[in-house]
Amino acid sequence: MFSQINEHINRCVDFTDAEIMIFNNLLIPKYIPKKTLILQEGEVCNFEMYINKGCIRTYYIDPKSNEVTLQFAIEDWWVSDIGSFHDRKPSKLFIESLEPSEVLMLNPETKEKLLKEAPKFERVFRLMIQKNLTRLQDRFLQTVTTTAVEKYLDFIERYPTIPQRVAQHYIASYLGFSPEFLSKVRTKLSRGSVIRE
Amino acid sequence: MFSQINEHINRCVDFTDAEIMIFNNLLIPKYIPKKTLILQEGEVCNFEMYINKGCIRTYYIDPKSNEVTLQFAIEDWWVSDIGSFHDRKPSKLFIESLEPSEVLMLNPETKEKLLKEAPKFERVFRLMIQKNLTRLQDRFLQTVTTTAVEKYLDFIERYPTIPQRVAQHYIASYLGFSPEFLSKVRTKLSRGSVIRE
DNA sequence: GTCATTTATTGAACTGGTTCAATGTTTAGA
DNA sequence: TCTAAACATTGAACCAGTTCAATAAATGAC
Repeated sequence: MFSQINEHINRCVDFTDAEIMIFNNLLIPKYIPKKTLILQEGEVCNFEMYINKGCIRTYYIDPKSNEVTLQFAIEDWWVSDIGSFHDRKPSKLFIESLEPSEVLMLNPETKEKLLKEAPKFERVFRLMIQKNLTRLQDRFLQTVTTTAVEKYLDFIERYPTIPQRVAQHYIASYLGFSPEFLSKVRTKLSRGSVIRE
Repeated sequence: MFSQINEHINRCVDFTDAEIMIFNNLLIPKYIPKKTLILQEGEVCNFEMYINKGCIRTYYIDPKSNEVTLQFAIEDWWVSDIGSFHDRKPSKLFIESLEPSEVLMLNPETKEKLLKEAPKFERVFRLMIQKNLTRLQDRFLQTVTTTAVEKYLDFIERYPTIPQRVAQHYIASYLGFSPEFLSKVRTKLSRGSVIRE
């Protein structure tokens, strides 16, 4: 149950067996059925969730009811609304499972305890957020500089397993355009790559 | 010279005088003239820069020569390419001063030394990046869900001093549309708010 | 296995923002 | 104080992506 996450955190910082033990004892395992709403807009997010198995989606709904997918999280990823979690303020985001999922959770109390008893974890979380930040930066720049075709091609290259696991309109909402247009992009691409004789 | 930055870091974590001393001794003050290129695409970023005075812009130029402004940093902000700085890999970004600026810098060595001698700073940097991440998240969501008018109005409300300090086309490149269109947005807004008689 | 629901495709009309080019305005420097 | 360069405005033609509506295909619940 903990082997995957232990390997995950050991990739960037070296921990002693004692530290790992403290960590594992604080993690709360949970099973989440398919299509379950885990966090609603307006609620304070009280978890950081590591995914052992499954697929979880974070999204935002704007005042005009446009839905934007912020993240697809699969095996070996973390999900949370880090801002809401840390500042104890209401989230703007929704989080839901797209597949039945097995997760390991920290809540504000256990995370604080962890950082107190094993301060080296401070570094793990900094590195994690740092990676998130640079990825989001790239995504932001891509969003304003590229076309729908380029975005879609980059997505399937970067996350080749996701299109097989989630409905297409979720991908459109991740890439920032309408499901109809994604469909058109896809037919255009497949037409273009057909070999004529 | 250090009063501003000391107050800045003390806002989120409590430090002893000894820790502050270590910190201040590691900071490298620097004066940067107006319109100076501080980092070029392809270079490894070797600084984290706190601005005591001035204005510095981070931007990206995509393969089609579109320029996107990622950040305007003014007094009491940090500038860096955190991904490049941390992983010692070439940056995709440019950083330049828009005004003559006075900054305090850390480089990879002094930052490492700081974290070793005063590990509580790990927390400061995590909080800083966390704040950055949530802000970028908001900005990303805004980018895909709002119109140019809404983006512009939000910008002048959020950063009321910036429009007085930087050229308008930089603001357009921050908001993700063309300078011509920003001009049209502005005239439309001013027309709309004129009181007729 | 069937029916209801969700998801994907396609087309036509439309719109927010771009591009290009021309003109006007501000700024800085000798 | 004059001039050159950078910046801002405006208009016309254009285009990438949206919206709406209709149809087709896939999925899942019983």
